[in-house]
Amino acid sequence: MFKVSRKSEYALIAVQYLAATYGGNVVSVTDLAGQCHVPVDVLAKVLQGLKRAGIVRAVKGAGGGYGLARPLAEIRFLDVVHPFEDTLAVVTCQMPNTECERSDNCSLRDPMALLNAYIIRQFEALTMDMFVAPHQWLASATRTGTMVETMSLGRRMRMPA
Amino acid sequence: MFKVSRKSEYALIAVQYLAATYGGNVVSVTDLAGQCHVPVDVLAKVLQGLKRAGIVRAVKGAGGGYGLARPLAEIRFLDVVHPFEDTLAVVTCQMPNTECERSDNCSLRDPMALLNAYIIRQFEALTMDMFVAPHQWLASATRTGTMVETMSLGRRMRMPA
DNA sequence: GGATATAGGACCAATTTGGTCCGATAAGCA
DNA sequence: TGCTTATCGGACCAAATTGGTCCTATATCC
Ligand code: SF4
Ligand code: SF4
Repeated sequence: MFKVSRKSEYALIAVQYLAATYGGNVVSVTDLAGQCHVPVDVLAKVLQGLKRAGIVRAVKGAGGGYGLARPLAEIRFLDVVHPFEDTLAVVTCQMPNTECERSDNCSLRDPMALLNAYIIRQFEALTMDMFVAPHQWLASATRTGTMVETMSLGRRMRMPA
Repeated sequence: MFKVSRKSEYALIAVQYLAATYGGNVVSVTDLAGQCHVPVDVLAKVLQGLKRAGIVRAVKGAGGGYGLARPLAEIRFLDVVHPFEDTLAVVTCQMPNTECERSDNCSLRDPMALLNAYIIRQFEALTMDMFVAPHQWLASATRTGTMVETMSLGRRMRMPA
């Protein structure tokens, strides 16, 4: 497949729609599901995942709901996707607690590890503000013709513990 | 999942083991399967796929088998994996003939396209010689500490039509 | 003509995924 | 206190995908 799971997509969408709620009021799952056309029950699970990952905060009880826990620029693409991907390993031997019987005599393995690290690095460099409000940097990226390279820059940022 | 399919892994392994056979004699599926510990029937299918992609050549009849169609340096990582991945799109809207009902009003979409192109670009830049005989460049990559960046360089090469 | 080996489709079993449901907990409010 | 709202989190089910098997052509060599 080499595609991110559907829950991950929903998570990205959720963050997009929650963009306005940082520091402000929270929005209930039912409302959010209505806005972004995602099945409520699934979105509920997704938001629970994001909550556990510390990306959104949850307020229980009447008038409660979910809101972003920190500004978009401090939420990495990787963080949003990670809770819903059991593995981000390109090949099996890169998965935790997994050995393939060829591991000893396999020249592919080390380069694979690099490639894997590379993709993860990329996912870390991208922050959600690039996805939610991409218009500024996207324009310049397209203009230069080196769209891809520009994307890879992913400006440095500090992450909370 | 965000992992390459098992058939793709087998394809990579097959290329690794066929590395010696460019221009030389071919090897039968049964023999190859014995060497690299892959179920014969599956490997057969995988090699058929690689054949169709023009990566290996096939010789039918007695004494026949498979061999590489061109040198390792002219086989891109993408080419090996492509026949077995129905999609290399990170999100659904990047798949061919697929529209998501949010496409019109989705700020994620364009950045996603960039990310997607970026990964594919990467898969194109990597050639199989980097995986089969990685010792030279891997050493220097590790030494500099910027393993990832080095990986991304992926030297330029000319591809047959 | 017989042996060998690829070509390719049909088919099945196991896993993974996407999605549903229901009870428990916690907070607000009258 | 009791009612309502809304998150929490597990159990569960159905569909899709994947990994793997098998069986019948077809081509080539001896
Ligand atoms: S060790 Fe080699 S054959 Fe085994 S999973 Fe890793 S890359 Fe593939
Ligand atoms: S259009 Fe937006 S919501 Fe739809 S698949 Fe693409 S990125 Fe996801």
